[in-house]
Amino acid sequence: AGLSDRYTPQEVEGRIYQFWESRGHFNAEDRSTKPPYAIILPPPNVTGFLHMGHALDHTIQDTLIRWKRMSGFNALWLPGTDHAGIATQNVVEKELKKEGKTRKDLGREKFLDRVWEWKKTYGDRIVNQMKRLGDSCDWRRLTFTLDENVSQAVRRVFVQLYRQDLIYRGTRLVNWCPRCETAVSDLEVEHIETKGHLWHIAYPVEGTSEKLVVATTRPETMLGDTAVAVHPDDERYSALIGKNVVLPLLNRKIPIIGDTYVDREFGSGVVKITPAHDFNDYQIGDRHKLKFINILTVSGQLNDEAGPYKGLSVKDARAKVLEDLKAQNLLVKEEDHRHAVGHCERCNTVIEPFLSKQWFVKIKDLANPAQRVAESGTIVFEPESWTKTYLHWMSNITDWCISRQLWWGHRIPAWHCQKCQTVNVAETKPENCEKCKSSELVQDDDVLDTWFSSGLWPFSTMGWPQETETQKTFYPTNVLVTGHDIIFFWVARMIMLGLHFKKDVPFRTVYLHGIVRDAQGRKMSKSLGNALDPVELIDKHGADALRFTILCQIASGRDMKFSEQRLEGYRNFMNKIWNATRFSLAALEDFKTPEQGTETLPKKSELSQVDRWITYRLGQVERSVEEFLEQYRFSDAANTLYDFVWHDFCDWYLEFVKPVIYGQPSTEREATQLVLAQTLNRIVRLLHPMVPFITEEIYAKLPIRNEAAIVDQYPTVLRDRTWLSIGSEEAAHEIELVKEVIAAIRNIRGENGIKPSQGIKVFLDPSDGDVQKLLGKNKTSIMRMAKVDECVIDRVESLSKCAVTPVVRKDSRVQVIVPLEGLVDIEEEIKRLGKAIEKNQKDINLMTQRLSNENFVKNAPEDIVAKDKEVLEALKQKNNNMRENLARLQS
RNA sequence: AGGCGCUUAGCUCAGUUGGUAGAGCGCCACCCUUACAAGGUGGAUGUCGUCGGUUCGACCCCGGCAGCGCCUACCA
Repeated sequence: AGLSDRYTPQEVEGRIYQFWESRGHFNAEDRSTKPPYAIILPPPNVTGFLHMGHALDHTIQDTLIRWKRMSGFNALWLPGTDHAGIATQNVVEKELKKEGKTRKDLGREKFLDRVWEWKKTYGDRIVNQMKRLGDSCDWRRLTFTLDENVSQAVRRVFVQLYRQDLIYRGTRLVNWCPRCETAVSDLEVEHIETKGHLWHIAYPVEGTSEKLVVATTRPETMLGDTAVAVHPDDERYSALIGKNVVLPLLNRKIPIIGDTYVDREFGSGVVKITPAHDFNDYQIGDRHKLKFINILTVSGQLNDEAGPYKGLSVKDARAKVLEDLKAQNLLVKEEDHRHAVGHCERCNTVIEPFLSKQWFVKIKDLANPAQRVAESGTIVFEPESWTKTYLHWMSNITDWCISRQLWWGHRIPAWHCQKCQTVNVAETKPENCEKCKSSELVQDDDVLDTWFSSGLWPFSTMGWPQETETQKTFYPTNVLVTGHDIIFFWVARMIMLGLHFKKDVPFRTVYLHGIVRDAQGRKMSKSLGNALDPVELIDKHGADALRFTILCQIASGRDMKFSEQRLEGYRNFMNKIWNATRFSLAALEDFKTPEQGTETLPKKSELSQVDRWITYRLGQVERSVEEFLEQYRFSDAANTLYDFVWHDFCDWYLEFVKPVIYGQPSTEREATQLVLAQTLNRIVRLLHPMVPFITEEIYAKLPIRNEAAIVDQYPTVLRDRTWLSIGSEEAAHEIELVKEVIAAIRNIRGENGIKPSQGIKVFLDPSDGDVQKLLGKNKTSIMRMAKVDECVIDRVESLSKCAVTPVVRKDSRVQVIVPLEGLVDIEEEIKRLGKAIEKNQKDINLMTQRLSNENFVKNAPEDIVAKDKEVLEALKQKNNNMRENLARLQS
């Protein structure tokens, strides 16, 4: 029908996507008689670009959504994009830096204009890239995390949590990025194993000549020391508790305290305590009511408290401190030391524990219910092993620092009274201070952690805090698909906040996938230069090939290695589908579209065994695919279809059918045409959720079809039972026998080096009349597919100088006999037979050994023993045949 | 330090109630056969990480060890 012999996705994909979109096929309805199915898209960063991680994430979701849509669900895939606070701010700051400016040069307002400008420029890009992948989102509902309705939800949540005493403000030690000049959460700190040093410093004990030696990896922090600690039971030092040491360099008197936190075995057993710059020391400082001396500025320089070191960077201060200590002979020892140093996840700057006033979510009360839903199975993790990780984190969770000293994000809805310092928390700016009624109110400068708004995503995108039909219909959603790297950042917080504000889980299943790595297993990164661009791959090979490659390679939750070579393999599969269609359409040129469409059955009497075989196989495939998809076993589903289409449908069915198609018109031919058309129709539908573009393109050309593949029904054994009823297991066995006969002839040809151009004569010696009839019916196919010139189906007496391969299947047996006289060197055939006998003998030995084991016969289940006996008999018979023939060849 | 995962063909991985080890890609040989050379046919390839246990029987179940990876973590 004028199709090109190569599938060219470039000509197809844009058009098809527009077709779907313009027909509204992606849209889900708030009110529908269909059962709901919903997935919330993890919103990509609006300034980012589509990467392989998205390709993986989205392919899974789109496959699920399309599958459910075709299965009769009111399927909603709700898309959105994320403002990604710190990440985006950093990108724009980098941009400014090129102009030699900082965000401070512009000021808050101007800087935010710049970010919005950036968002406008790059915002649509990610959406367009998603469309290139084929994402069938309901774009009418596209939401940005800074949209007004989301902001409203954010403010409502903040205020309510505050009123419920679940949000508080306090001065705490937090992780501070001196470059971003903001607090970050524990999760945003990346611990990198670093080669450092452990310096041993002597602190003179006041009024004695004694010195206590402390060890530290960060000597500059000594400027903020407010105590040294020893273990209270440590005989070496316990007497000193209560006395003071003189802090070198600053000559400050600080107490010696006892605390069981100290490990007597480590170093000298004495620890310097810097409550304002170390998380452990902070706790000790708290316990012992020590002074908290902050020695750093927000940008990580030393401040007034550092005396002579004021103004130095941490790095410079460290060097200077060490130099000065050395000069005073107080640096006792310096040793190499490997330890994990916290780095800012966004800009890789070393994180400093820093004392500052921040907003926190009191997390325990939120975490408990979130823990219970995972324990009870209300939320199921897939793979299941993540449940444990999640629960472990939940039970060790600490309060969440939600304020960021950034400009890009949701401004904290708190107003500080300039007169009485009261903090007024409200959804909108209050007129007057709630305490002193002053109107001098200034909004808090900070913005919220990006993940705060992300945590509300499942319901904020559905119109919350308003009551909406969307929520009634689609909340809780069915499945969340995301990478396991954000299980704590995002998944956990959605569960906590969803339970708290919606009184129900946000989703029932969490499907966690790994990350996409390069062919060598390295993480893809811009700096390594090994990052593949999915859009480029789509340009080159098509979205379907990319999607199918991903689906085939998903190994339950594990990282995946991706290579373009592999992709080309699956692109070839797309081409295979295309060409099978091309052939089929040509074969169906004179086919009359039946009125009952997919329900039209052929007359049983006109059906060939091949037709009943392929339909039987189709039924098996439909069953497997459904099971696999239900279990999120995407690679099994994809591979099942790959095998069926390529190996059953293309390699065998289409070849079997050719003689019929090319033959004279007949009712049998019509029946075969119907089966061909019906099978192709189902293949297209089965594949559609995975490879939507090519299947939609093909669908439009099918003689049997409905409106569009995307909204047609997904075939399952239940829904498709009428059609599948013509399949037959009996026929399947017969065809398998014929296939084996053909394979046997091909093997003889191949192994003996008989060229394809060389015609041969074949005798098929059947064990009984049924087999003879069966072979007769398939004679044309056998001759075609094995390249046989002459085929005799009959008893054969003389077997001299012949290659003989016995084919045994159930009760049916066929001797495949190829006379070799004058064709080949008999030696070759002797070699081939020898090889076959050897293999067969090995199997016989194994089986004999097992069956002669009394214990096996006694203990193994009867059916296993019986089956093995059968197998052994068949093997032996085959062996005899082959040996006889070998003897004849050698005589 | 704790937790989790992995180790099967050259590479990537299947192998779900324990019953003669599989696929794709790659490789070798032969073929431009009228859907497809992005194709067809045939072929080669494994002490299933290691040691032990359970069992008639172990890639599969149990334990030890080794190697790799990931996550969590306050040892100065």
